[in-house]
Amino acid sequence: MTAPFQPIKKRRLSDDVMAQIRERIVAGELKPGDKLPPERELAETLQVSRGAVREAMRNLELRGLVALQLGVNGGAFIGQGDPALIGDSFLDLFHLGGVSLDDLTETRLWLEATVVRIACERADADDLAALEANVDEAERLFRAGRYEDKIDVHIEFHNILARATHNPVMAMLMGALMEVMRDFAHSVGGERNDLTIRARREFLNHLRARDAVAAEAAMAQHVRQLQGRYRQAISESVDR
Amino acid sequence: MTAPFQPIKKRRLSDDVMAQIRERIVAGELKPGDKLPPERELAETLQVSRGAVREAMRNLELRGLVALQLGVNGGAFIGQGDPALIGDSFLDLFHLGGVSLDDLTETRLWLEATVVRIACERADADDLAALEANVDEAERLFRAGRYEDKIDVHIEFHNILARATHNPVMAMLMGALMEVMRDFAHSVGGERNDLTIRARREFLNHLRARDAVAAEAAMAQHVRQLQGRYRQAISESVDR
DNA sequence: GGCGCATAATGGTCCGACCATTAGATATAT
DNA sequence: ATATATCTAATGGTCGGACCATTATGCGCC
Repeated sequence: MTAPFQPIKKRRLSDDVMAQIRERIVAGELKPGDKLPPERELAETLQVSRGAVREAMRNLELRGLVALQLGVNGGAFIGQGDPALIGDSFLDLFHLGGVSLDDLTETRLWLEATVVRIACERADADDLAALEANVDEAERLFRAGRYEDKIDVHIEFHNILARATHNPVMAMLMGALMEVMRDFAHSVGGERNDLTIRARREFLNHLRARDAVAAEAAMAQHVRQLQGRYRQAISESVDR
Repeated sequence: MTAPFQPIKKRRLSDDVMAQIRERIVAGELKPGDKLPPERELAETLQVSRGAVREAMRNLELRGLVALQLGVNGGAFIGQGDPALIGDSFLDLFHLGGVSLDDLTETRLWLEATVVRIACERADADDLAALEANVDEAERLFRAGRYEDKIDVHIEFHNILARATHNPVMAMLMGALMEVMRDFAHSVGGERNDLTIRARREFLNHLRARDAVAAEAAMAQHVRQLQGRYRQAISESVDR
């Protein structure tokens, strides 16, 4: 029940400073846009060196909690957070071998099914227009032979679709997964055909008709097809 | 087509150092467990001050890419990444007001539906045993009046269930969302009843019967019930 | 052999100085 | 009077060197 001997915690000073500022934010004392005292002043207040304060600031900046600005009237301002960090974390895990592409793709398919279903209910005219514009852009890049750029546009399609759920959290999750897919797709190279574009046109027809079942099936089939291509690329790179 | 005037990029040295090490990791030159040169040596090699190298190391450590160890034979070792960072990012966004509890709960319900469906297919005896043990533990804490500790056990139930999909990525996503729920639940305070426990017993019956539809419905109903309680807590805290 | 101490390598912290950037004040020119 | 250029000061960014804290290893003594 009791934990008799707690291992002595030897926090680093900078972690301590970071925690203090974090507490202020959580407690609501500091709100986005507020300005923190200058490093030199904070160092004196907290009785630590400026280096320790600076280290804390940089760490907070990395997490998107504060934004550091240079020059007079510069300083550390409470930020808005950065949704992209979630994708970065996944990318790191992927690169370090912590997650496999198969697991990633499976989860993505599950999420995508939900996204398609909800988007069928909630997508408005703006969403549909954005999706069509995206496919048009992809076709333009395809005709121009810019296959690498086409990848990013295709990735963005999924993000637009996720935003069509009008739920920012779902959009973030999908965005995070797609960051890994983007990285991988670029490492494999852009497809030199218009299969995706044709699949997208068909998918959009189903979406416009609010036919969730058909849209979901079309999307799943195409993603699985791509996965096959990726698996092949992986096995080839292993052979090397 | 062309971008005539690129805004001059003024990277910080530490960011540059961090990027270099990151590249090595992505390129596969550095693998988990490898040891990086000491700070002093790296500083000389890269022709920057030790402070800059240190800053980069701390940032990499924060992202779970390296682990810093003290003492002789210590140093910076390539790490495994840290799945908990995803949850931290969400928590930060939540605290900064970037995401609302409603959006979070909605996405969680969507994910949970998928999790339940897949868990019904894939959960093995170990998973079921872990889930039952979790509910037993919750009941024990409830009888002991330890309502705050009960929260964490209830949260863990969802994580165990997500792991029963046997897809680590889905488990990470659910874990990230549940971190925010945990934080919020603690700020509201532990429920002083056994509604959740009874709902869990019923849910487990459906799960054991592999009845995805019934299990999903039971889970959704209970989560929605909790959401009502949370909404009430929010409005009360606004009144204050 | 076993215990304890010294040693050295490494990250962690501190200090003080200076550089780079920037908004605003001031001076100068038109 | 307006516009332009310059100076000034505040702030983050970098540096070098010193010292502290931690820890595996080896050495010496028992």
